[in-house]
Amino acid sequence: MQSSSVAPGRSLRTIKADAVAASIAATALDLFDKKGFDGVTVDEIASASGISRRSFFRYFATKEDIVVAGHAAFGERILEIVRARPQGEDVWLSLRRGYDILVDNVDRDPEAAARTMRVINATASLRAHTIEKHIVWAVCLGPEIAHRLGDAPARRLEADALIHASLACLDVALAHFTPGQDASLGEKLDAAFDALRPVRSR
Amino acid sequence: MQSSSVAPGRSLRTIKADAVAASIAATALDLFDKKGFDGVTVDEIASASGISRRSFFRYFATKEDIVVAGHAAFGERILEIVRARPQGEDVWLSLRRGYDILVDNVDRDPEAAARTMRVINATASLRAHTIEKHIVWAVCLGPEIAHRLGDAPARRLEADALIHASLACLDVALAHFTPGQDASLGEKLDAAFDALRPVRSR
DNA sequence: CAATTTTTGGCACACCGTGCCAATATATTT
DNA sequence: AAATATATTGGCACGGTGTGCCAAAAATTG
Repeated sequence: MQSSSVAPGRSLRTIKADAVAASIAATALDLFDKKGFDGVTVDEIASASGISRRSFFRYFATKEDIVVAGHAAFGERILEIVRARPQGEDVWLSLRRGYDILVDNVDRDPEAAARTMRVINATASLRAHTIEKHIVWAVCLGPEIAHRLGDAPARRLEADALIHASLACLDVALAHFTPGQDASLGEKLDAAFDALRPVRSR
Repeated sequence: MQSSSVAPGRSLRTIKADAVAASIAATALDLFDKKGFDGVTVDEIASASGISRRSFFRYFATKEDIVVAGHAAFGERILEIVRARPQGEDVWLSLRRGYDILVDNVDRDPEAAARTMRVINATASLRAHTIEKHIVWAVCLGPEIAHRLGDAPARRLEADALIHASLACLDVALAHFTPGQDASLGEKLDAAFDALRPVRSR
């Protein structure tokens, strides 16, 4: 297998599978927004997407994953951005810049993002799972931030505190965000970050 | 009904029910610690506790609630403590003092607390539910902290950022805590709070 | 076209959580 | 103490999620 000479990152099949998953997610999100997350069964989503129930669970491990799965990939991208920041920079600012990629993503399609946030905020289990994904990001960021703080073992707790607090700021900014509003998500995020300001920079 | 003249807060039956719930929780926690949260079914817990499956769900709405339900009550108590702090005090410090009640609770029985933390940290859904409960605390604390910040509507986001960041510090301190260790939970929590220090005090 | 591999769909199953109702235990009244 | 009311329990059936297993269909390859 894998006889094709060119394998540019994603294989051909993976691309197709991702497209199908995206399509399922789109129709599911519409249903969630209309009838509430708990008011929609997997059978409903499957038949509305033209696939069987069994096949649905091959694209998404969980019903929650429809909403949350996309988040997982961002962890790596945030880490990349933070890695690219100058070494001496204030860690708090580096983290803030890392989240720019999320801000851009929301700004690219504010209505869709708002709909997703609406669904998430209306369902307790989804809020929890969102934060759970953020914890995965925190684990990703851990070593890099600890390194920037000097790598002393005593600094591990400090690094974790900064990371998790920055994620708390992100969650708060997202919760306070609605698309056609006065302030953009970026500004809200800035305001949250300004409220907390760590003392040390390196 | 309720003919008894003295009704000291909790009715007599409620006390009994709470005791039964505590007993169920104790046996369940033992099982969780041994076989993992997902490796124990509700039927197992019920029969080990000498009750029927149906009755179990009258004491706990969810299997997760065995581990998490106790947390809910702390929200009110934390709020009480924060309310009792002097009005001009640095909000960051007020929040820190609010969590003293949790520190005390852990210090009272570090082994039990450690076991609970072990079970929680080993199970994704439990981590998520723990955070869910913390969000409830945040909602409790919201008005009081906003009030201390001056009640201007613009300060709502700032208040939420402080609250959620402080909860992030709590989570980090708990995650870094193991009973027979060098530093107590209180010291870990202090370290986390010191890493983040908000600029304004009122 | 034929052969292989992947994808799909259809069961059956274990588990969680809930509504309903009859049986049992507990408390209250006479 | 007997009778009545009330609360608790247990059993049953049901809808929902998620998974293992295997055969049918579809796509890929020679």
